[in-house]
Amino acid sequence: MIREETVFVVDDDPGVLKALTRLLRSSGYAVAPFSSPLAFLDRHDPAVSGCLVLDVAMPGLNGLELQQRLAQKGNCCAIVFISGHGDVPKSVQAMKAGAVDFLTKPFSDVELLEAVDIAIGKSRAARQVDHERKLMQQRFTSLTSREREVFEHVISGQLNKLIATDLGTVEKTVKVHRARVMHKMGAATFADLVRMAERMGIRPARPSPHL
Amino acid sequence: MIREETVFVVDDDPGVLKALTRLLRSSGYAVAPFSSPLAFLDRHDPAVSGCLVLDVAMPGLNGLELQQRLAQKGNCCAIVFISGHGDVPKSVQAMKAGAVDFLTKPFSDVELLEAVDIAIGKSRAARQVDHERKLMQQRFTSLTSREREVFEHVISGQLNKLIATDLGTVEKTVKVHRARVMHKMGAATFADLVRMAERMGIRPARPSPHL
DNA sequence: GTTCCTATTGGACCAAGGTCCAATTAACCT
DNA sequence: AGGTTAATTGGACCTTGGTCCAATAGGAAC
Repeated sequence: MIREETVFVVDDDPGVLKALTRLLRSSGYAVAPFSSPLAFLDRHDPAVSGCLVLDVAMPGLNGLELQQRLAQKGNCCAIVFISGHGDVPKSVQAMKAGAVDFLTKPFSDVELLEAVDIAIGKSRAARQVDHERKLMQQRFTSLTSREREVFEHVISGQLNKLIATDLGTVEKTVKVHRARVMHKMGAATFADLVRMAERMGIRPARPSPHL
Repeated sequence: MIREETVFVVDDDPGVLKALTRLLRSSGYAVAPFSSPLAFLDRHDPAVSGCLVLDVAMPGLNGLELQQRLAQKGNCCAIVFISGHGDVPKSVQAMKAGAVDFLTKPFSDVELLEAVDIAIGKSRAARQVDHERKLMQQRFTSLTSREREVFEHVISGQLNKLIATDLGTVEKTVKVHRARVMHKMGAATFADLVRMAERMGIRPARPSPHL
């Protein structure tokens, strides 16, 4: 069975790193091993999709710190932690920060593979959502400020005439802007435009009372 | 400072239970103490909003099992776990199941209060969303099957004429159903209807290619 | 200065949505 | 059998949205 996503493995213990790499490769994953957190940070390409198997205790930068660094960089790579000495506060911190799992040695091959499988799935889903959101926001920034104003009024369901008075102009002008918004956003229908706004987190100019 | 939400505390150690109750009360929370998980399950009213402070190790039903029970009952009460002997697998399981925090003794008053504060916040937000979703779904069930069909086509942005041919009827009929859907759902505008569908997780009959 | 972009508006016109009144048919419950 | 609800359709009518063509005005860039 062949999969496309890459599993990044970071562990300072060469033996463990090798063993993990072999296990994951034999399960059909593409694996990129790193012997130190800094090496990973240096050479990691955020564009490549995948998940991260990460040792907690490492010299230099520990696993939790690396997790924070990645979060700051907006890299929402799903992480599976592995650790030698279980430490509850560390595990809780990791999970609160969004880790997929936190395994303590000794763990079975199956445990790791299941965790990696879930991580890959989450990573893929997150990447998909992220990609769509970025695409929409890119289109949104191509709107002029006036078009953005019209946009926010339009998705609140107001009639063109009302939008016009709100913006101090006439219905005809609103129609033109509205058409341009639809075109620039790539929305085939009004319903699509509303859904795009929802996913971008754009609030209607006049929120409805019941929502 | 007075707050409205109740903090449910479950701990089999009378001393700890008393101390926690006093601490939380002095911080302005209404507190409902329980000396056993079963007592909590018996007398807990899901309608009362609040969060749960829960000891992990207890006779009869342990904290994690209680968490599972509550999840099955759809009670999404936010949970803060406290435990004597840190156990990484347990803490990870608890966090994966949605716990807000997992504190190990000894913890400071501040730590607990901060965790409870976050839990209360999450509980309130979840309750709000839940309430709106239930209200909408209740309205949705009041629709006839035909109206539901029309609903799913309408929110995909299709023209009434196309919906009619899809459903094997005429435009006029669709208009009538459409108007009834708007009325029954309490949607003031079409945009509201689309947002309602999004939040209820109702997929359009014809998904748009870019969304 | 000329050009490009943005915002604005007018007019004409068609298609589509929404509403009011009215009516028929079938299924289901009492 | 009689009443209720759901589903269906017709017609008339008005409002709105969308589009095409055309034009003006201000600001920024070259």
